[in-house]
Amino acid sequence: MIGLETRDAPGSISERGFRRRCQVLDAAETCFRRHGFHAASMAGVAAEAGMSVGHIYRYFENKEAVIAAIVERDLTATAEQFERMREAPEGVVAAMVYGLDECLDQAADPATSALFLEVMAEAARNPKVARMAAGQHAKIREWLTALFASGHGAELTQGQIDDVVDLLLLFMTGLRVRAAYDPDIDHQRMIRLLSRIITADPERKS
Amino acid sequence: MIGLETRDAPGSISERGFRRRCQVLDAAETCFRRHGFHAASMAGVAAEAGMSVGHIYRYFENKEAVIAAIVERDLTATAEQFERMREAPEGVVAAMVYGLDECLDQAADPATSALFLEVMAEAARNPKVARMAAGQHAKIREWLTALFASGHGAELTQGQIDDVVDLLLLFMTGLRVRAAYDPDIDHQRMIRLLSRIITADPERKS
DNA sequence: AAAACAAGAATGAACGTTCATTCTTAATTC
DNA sequence: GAATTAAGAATGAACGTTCATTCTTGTTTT
Repeated sequence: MIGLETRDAPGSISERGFRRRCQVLDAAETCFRRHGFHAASMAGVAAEAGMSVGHIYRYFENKEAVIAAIVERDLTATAEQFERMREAPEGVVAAMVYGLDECLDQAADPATSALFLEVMAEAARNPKVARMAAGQHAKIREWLTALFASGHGAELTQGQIDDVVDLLLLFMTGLRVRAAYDPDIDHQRMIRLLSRIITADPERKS
Repeated sequence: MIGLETRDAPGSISERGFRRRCQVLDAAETCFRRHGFHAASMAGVAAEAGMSVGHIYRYFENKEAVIAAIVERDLTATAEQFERMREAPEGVVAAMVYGLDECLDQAADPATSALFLEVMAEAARNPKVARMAAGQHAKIREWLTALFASGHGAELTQGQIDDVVDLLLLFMTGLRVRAAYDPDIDHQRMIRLLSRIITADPERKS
């Protein structure tokens, strides 16, 4: 067998170490999704990662550190998912629906949902995780607000924008929870509800 | 994973035994909220219940049975919470807001939220729990639909009613998740968003 | 006295974590 | 270029702890 791995120069940031770390995290994510943070065992994670138990401790101080890394990865991934709406086509409603369509795919995915719920359950009892979740929430909210403000211009008051953004966030979150027990969410229907939230203006004069 | 078979205690159903059972469940609920289903220990539950470890096994076959009982209790409690809207005052919107105001109190409560998320996380990986959650969901949805149909009469099509009900359910669920990391939810604001969902009719002719 | 109830020590399995050891491979020596 | 050295990568058995569960013993009730 030819060794494809190249040794790292001493002192440099280890490329191999980084990949090994990811390997552990990917395995942990799978195990955590399957059994939850606390029912999953380090032995199981090691088996999934295809390495020995003890070797995990070369890259993570303990199990809690692995969980923390997974939480961070999941939360930042969700925030980035929302920010990808930047590359949306013209028109606010279209942009929203287009971008949120992607988010919907992710939100309605049972596997994604399982990890999300695990993270939120952890947030409910771990103040540090709660603070991270709140940070992610604020980030997404800020970005959505800016998108709406730039799109609708002066048509909507700040209060109205805040309302729509809040409704959107609650909608997406609710969807993630529903995916946990209902894998057959009607995608087209959700898009319709989504656009309804965005377009419905309770104070318009028609 | 949790076995949901309900096992009746052998012999007669004693009043004292029933109270003891509740005592265990109340203690378990507290512990599960604090640590989650799998990180909570039977010793901790026993201490919280003010009884010995081994004695719990007189009323529950094992830890799984305790979890199953808590899951069932939580899910049915939520469904009953919604059904309490039956005693709402006249007028659909008022009835909705009035009834949902109560639900909101519950949904925005961090303690309630913690257990809810635990149950949902379990549903994401345990088909039996998922089926129970889906059943609760269907029950609430059915009831909300009937309430809307009787209130709005022929003003709304069935499709429009379905949309509003779905939005409502997703809203309430999203709120429960948010309570996990944000204990200071603006109640009045949520009421406003709620009534906006209910009243906004995208196809009305005014 | 019998039966049900209660408590907590005992038990074995499983867990997270550590560590002495072996592999692997780049670098060095001859 | 073969042999040797050096060092990090990787292993998995072993450790102490904690867990769910059972067993033994004592107490209360009928």
